[in-house]
Amino acid sequence: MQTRQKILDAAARVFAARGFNSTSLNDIATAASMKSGSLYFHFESKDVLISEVLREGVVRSLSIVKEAVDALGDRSSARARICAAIAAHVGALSSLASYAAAVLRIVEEVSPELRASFRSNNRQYAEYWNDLVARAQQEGAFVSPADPRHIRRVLFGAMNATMVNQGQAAAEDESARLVARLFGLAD
Amino acid sequence: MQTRQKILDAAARVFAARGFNSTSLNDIATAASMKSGSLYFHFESKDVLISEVLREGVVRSLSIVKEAVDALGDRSSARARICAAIAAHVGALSSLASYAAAVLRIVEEVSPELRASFRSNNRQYAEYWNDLVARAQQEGAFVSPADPRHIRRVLFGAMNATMVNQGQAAAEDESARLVARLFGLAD
Amino acid sequence: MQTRQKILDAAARVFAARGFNSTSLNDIATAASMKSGSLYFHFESKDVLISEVLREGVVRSLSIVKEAVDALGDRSSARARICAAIAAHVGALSSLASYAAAVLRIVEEVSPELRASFRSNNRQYAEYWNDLVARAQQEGAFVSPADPRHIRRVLFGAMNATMVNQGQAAAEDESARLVARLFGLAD
Amino acid sequence: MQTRQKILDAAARVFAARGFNSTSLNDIATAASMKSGSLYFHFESKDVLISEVLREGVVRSLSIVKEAVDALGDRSSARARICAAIAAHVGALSSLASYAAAVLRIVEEVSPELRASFRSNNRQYAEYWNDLVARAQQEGAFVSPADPRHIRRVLFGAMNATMVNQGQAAAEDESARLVARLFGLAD
DNA sequence: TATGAATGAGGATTCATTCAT
DNA sequence: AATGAATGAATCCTCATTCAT
Repeated sequence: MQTRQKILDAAARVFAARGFNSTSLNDIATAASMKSGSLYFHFESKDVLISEVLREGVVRSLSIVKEAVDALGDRSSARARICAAIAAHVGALSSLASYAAAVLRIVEEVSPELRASFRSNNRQYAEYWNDLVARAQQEGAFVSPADPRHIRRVLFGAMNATMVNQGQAAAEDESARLVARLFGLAD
Repeated sequence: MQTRQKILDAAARVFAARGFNSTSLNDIATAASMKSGSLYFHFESKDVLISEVLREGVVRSLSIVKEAVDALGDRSSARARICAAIAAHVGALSSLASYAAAVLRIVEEVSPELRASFRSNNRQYAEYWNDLVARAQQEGAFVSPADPRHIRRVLFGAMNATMVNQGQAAAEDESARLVARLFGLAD
Repeated sequence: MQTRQKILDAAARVFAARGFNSTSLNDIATAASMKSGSLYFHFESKDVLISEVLREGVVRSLSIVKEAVDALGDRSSARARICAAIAAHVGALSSLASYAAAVLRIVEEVSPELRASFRSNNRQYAEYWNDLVARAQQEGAFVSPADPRHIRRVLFGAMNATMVNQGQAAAEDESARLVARLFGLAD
Repeated sequence: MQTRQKILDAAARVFAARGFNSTSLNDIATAASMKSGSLYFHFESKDVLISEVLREGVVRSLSIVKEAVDALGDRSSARARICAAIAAHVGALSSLASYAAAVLRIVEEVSPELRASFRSNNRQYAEYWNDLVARAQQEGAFVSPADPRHIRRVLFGAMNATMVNQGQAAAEDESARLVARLFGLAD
């Protein structure tokens, strides 16, 4: 249904802008031009709605990043690929209206159950990045021989930090390049 | 006086473990072996209590990091100093009972007013790090010539990411070394 | 819409019977056959609810008194008019279920803000009475040449005193006549 | 004990200034330079304290009015006596710090039990006034042949109304004269 | 006598959720 | 499909009261 999508979009927008705790079902309903009771026709509970937003965020991020990486073609270096991925991920965060921004904003605020469900959704995305990291290591692009999952976690922390305080933050491209360079990945 | 401290400690513990939204005044009071109404004898409102936890977290982190850096002596390199700082910051995060962990866990969840108050408290800590970064840049330890504040932000993101999911995370020392190495700072 | 009115009626009833401080939102809700949380669907806060009760009380009193005065026709004397007004005002107070009784009972107990809002609503009613008094003075019905507003204040005190302790008080008509006679206005 | 008196004075002061509902035991204790727990050494409950304030208010009013009346001597007319009583009663109300003002301010706000206890204390004062009124009637000073108690009630309403909104109200002497004149008692 | 400290019983308010229409 | 309306549980907060010291 497109109403379902309208609600999810509204929720992502409101979450990205105001965070999780300051957002009630009423706020989401209003942003979707509905009344809060009506949401229950489309989602069986608030948690299910949130969980869908989180899932959609992960799916979209994966798709954006994959597309950017694939655009480089088969012959591209692992270093180039991970740089493209960083640019794509940081870019996805930079739009306040995006699902990626919503996910980042709320994932630390939701209930443990939802966070667990998110992590399971996120596994595919995480593994895609693990793979990018591992190949870059094999290519010698990373000095550190550490577990790719640990590197990926730190890299995510670094990338996601570019979203906080966007007012004072550097522009999107610049942020991505900064991260890449700090990790010794710059061209 | 010591009851006040007992409450703050209990709050930091609960916040670090469960986050902000899932924690009620009742939870904090229970963790401090009191009833929720009693908290008001020591703090005039929930916001004031939270704000004290945030302040204490910043103050303690600054003190821990400064001490670690100062222990290196005057002749130490900027690179060595920032590595020590990273180790100290990551170490401070690693204890679930620590104020630093509590701050990290709740700062994105609290009201805008509290976040603003926190940021003003945090300024001193941020500037201390800005300085560490700037000196490391001057020394050539950082390849990137970017604004130290941007670098510091990304570095914080990377360091703080080591705290998430501690269950699966690497040990404290390892995490710190990983971050340092990824940023090209390893010995 | 009619639920809103049902709540206001219930509130007026409870306030007239028990006063302001002894009345909780729960009491009002119960008197309206609801739960206290439901009131918030119709009024955004307790203060708004109270303020509506106060406004309604003034509006109704003015309408009752005006009607009684107008019923005398254009040729009536100022003395006759003010006597009719006294009878109407005292009559409005005499019903325990009336808004006028509720207003009188709670107006001195509410917060300064609400009292201020009430006084602004009340201005029209007060001025109507000021006018009645001034015309009666011109006609020589009042011996005192004092400021009509001061006379009106004292007259209100006298009239409103008939409401207290209704159990022992004289009947409504008698009370009104007593006031009129004491002020030298009787026929 | 003089501490007991200090507390009662503080309570009367605070009640006269802020009313009953906005005043907590803490406020009273602070005004008496104590902590709220200490009040319980002198009064067994808040209700007892309030009840003492009410009683003291009545006792003082009676004494003030009696003194003013007695000062007129045995040969004075009933009309002169009631006028002196009105002046004394209105005068007692005019001081914001007085017990009389406190009584008037809070008596309508307290619990039914306290109000009942007050009324029993007030009986003597009321009967003193009933007598003043009855004698004035016998002397022909009042046109109305109504029950003196009803007249007294209305007269109290009129006198007490002079205290409300003191800011805009006329001066003390003027207020008393206004009431006397309105009731046809003026010299 | 007085105080610091704690308590528990309420009270206003918010909000996810339900349901008849 | 959507809404108005209602609910109840939870939350922050206030305050009279108690009591060990």
